[in-house]
Amino acid sequence: MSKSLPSRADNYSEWYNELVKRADLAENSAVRGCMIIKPYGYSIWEKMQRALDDMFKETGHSNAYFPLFIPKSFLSKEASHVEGFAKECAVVTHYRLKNDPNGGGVIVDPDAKLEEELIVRPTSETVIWSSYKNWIQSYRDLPLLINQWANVVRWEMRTRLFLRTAEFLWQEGHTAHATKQEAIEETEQMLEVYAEFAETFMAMPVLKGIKTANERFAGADETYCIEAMMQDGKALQAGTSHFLGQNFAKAFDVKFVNKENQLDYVWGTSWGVSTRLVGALIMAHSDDQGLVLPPKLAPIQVVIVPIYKGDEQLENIKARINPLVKALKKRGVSVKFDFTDNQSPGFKFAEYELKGVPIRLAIGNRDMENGTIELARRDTREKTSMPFEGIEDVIVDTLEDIQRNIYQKAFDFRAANTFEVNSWDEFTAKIEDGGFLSAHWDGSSETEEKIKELTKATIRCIPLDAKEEAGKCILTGAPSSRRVIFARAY
RNA sequence: CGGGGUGUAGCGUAGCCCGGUAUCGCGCUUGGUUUGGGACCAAGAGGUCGUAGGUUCGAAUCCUGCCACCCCGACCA
Repeated sequence: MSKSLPSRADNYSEWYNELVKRADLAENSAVRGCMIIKPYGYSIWEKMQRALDDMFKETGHSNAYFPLFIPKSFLSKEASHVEGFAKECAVVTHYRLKNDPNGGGVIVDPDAKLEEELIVRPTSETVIWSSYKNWIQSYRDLPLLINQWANVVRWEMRTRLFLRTAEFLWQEGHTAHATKQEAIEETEQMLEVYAEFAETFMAMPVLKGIKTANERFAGADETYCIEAMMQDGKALQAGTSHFLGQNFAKAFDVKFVNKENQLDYVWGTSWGVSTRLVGALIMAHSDDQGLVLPPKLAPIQVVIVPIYKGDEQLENIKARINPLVKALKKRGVSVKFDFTDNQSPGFKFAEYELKGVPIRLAIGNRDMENGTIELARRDTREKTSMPFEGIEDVIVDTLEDIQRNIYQKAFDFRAANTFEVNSWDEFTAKIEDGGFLSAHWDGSSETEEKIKELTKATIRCIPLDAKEEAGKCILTGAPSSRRVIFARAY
């Protein structure tokens, strides 16, 4: 194994794949397309979960759990929903194995065929709405605000660790409301929650917008999304929030009596983010030395590496460092004091850089004599010798500064790679370099398809803050009233 | 599903054309010396050469089937 990563400039996707493996985040499993999330990778996901879960609770949602299996008949109740997912479903057909009479292990017992096949959930709208039918009778039962943390399976042709896997972990919120207005507000609120999470915790600026009809969730009336820009200029959909209208209520016959004693279908939303966010996090900030993690999501925020000769020096260093570790933990900073002697300090430096630990402190005999400590920050890779006295405050401030700095860096990168284009020539030339292209579009699915076919660029979203502006579609020249964002996407 | 490629120790590989029981590096174990940017020395352990069959005195090597994976395309909320 060579010591350094492939560089982003040489081969971005190889850099990504290698980084995921080397940083010990995840690996491929024996099952095609399914990944094993290793402890370090999982701890990042856990940090994400905790922050998101708090935000969901804060906005009034409760967690629940629905089954992994969906009766086949459920899936077909909402026509466009089944159409959207049918091609990528894993199906359970039998419930028993038996010994192979010809030897050679076990075989599926043909006598154990299920009456009705079960689909491994690709998303849970259908099971959940079939329960909501029983849960909702009156406007007093509404709104119903449920979230679940679960795994889902979508049999993708081509997979990549975290970004697109056949099985992935996610949360899916499913809410029911008495009015259309309230459901739309919920959809928008959750988009806002996602955007805030992405920007404050992941330090990743996102574009909020609405999907075109082509890109809309199967079964939704409107799909809202947050789109982020990766360092290669490609777009990544980081989260979606769907206004389901009354589609699932009608498909599953979920009615309620309103205040005026009239029977009506409820209005629904669903919204989700997945382990894909871990992939987004990696691609948004990391560099050729390895991961760069935002302090708010880093499993280890500070690592302390002692440099010593002999037990006596180590004991002296421990005596100085242990109180610092204690004090930092008390302030909510996660610290690792790595005094193992299996590896040289140089090895540890490289290792913790690869793993994206935001701050590294090094302390050796020289520092012990001078009353100093060396602080290295991962984002800028700057090393500074500092007085040991007062280092605790410096660390806390620096963590905040790193969080700010990597957000700003990502923000500036996106700004530098977002362009307004006004002609087809300009569009086709510019799209080759990646980035977001803000351009006019005539609003038709045919044009959108055509552009995708010609350039591989898709409409990522119609930004929520898009200004009214008269213009001409870059492909057809037909009139348009606002710009949309095009990009090549993951 | 089309086109191309690859399967050899935990990982990365040499050997294959031209058949003689497998090379090197990393990692691992033990001991010692080291430690301010991926330490060094010594001694070790570790292999159904993807799989099934065929050719042969003899197969990692040649032939055939199968399987898996990777890349390109198709596909992808």
